[in-house]
Amino acid sequence: MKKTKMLKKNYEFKNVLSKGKYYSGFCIEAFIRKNNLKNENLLGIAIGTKIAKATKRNHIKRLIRESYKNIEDSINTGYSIVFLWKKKIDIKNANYKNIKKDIEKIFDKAEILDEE
RNA sequence: UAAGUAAGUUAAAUAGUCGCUGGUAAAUUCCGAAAGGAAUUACGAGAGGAAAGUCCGGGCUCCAUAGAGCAAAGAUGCUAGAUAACGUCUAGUGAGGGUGACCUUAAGGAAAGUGCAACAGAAAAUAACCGCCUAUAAAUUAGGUAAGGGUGAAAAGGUGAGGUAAGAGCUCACCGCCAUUAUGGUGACAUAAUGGGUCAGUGUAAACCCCAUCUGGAGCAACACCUAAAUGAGAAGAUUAAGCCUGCUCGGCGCCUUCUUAUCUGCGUGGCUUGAGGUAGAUAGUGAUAUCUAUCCUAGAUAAAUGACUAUUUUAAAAGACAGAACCCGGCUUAUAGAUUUACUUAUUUC
RNA sequence: GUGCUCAUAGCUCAAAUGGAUAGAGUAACUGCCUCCUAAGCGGUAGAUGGGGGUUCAAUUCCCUCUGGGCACA
Repeated sequence: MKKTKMLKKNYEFKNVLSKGKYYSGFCIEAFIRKNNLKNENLLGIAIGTKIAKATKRNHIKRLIRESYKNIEDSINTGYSIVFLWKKKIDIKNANYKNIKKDIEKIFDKAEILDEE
């Protein structure tokens, strides 16, 4: 298994957020952009401080990462992806199932999924 | 049984599958001359009572020399003790609250000095407006007085009796206040006795201030090391080889290479977890706590690790209360569902 | 991590050494004027961010909590 590589720098996030394409699910937004690395996907998760306090933000991050790992093998490589939480939606909706559905929807729309 | 008071405990558990962080391994594979590095496998670890707020105190590091004194600025402020230290804690004292168990309390000095006390009121600090009384007099003047009235948050000890022209600590009794002495206590202070009517300087220091005690500054993004690149400064060398000021020389700017040093940006490593440590017991102490003995090693990340799914049990509810370590400790403050233990108080009923 | 600063009417700003009833503009509602509207004139309405303390009295002084903003490394 590979590790999932994360976006780290501030300018990388800004790149993706400003130039990437926007997709939205029920409670998650995503920006997706093509990457220079051909064999790897980069994942970034950003959740604002105004949405919740640290424990709940960590919880949402973990849920997103977990559900991304389950899908990761079936995605075409060469993209960098940033997930955001929608501000208008309560934190109580943050289940594993909701997030998993959302991520599947988003990749469906973006047509990244490997058809094999 | 009901209503309370105080001090605590806990913060779901077990099994399986997938996955994460770092540690160990004379393990396996790959790279490397080596040191070592990477991957796999196995093993056993992996957030809190507040990790939070950043309100105090320390360790540690650097700057600095701060060894001593003065000034400034700031903090604290009943007593004794605990502690590395504290604005914390413990035990008490005084004051206040509660029927009570018990709770609250920044609680030195107002006779060192300064300031302030709006409005109302005669007067807000060396009191006299209306009154009362005496003499003169007749819508007044002079004197005595501080009972009564009124204002105010506060008006110069309170109540009663005597006394007086009217009154007044003017005198007396009781209460309060002040001083001295004695006794008890380490002490704050308490109790008792004696004396004091010059008891006529009211309040405010969380106003300035005085007194006593304490404080050098900055903070792990501190600080140390390594690598690469850029910029500035300095030195040396090379040679006029590109260029400008000029017709030439000197000189200046600038350029090339090397070295030193400084700054900034970015990467990595150390700092980084064995510590004023935890657990149990004994001893000393009312207690905070201290000493001794035994035993244990228990997160160390850096876009940041604890999650997801399934099953079972406990439960009123397992979709969870508040909530995520970031150098480390001691406290304080704030948030917090449910369960539960111990001691005590009051009321009612029954025996 | 450290330090500083602010919070007053729906909005923008005042006020003062602790002293009485906390003001102004604008917005809102309403009356007059007008055939109607605008403009103009008049009127109406506030938990000084929450809680506690000192004081006779607190927006002001002290403590604590909440929220916003700024700076440095």
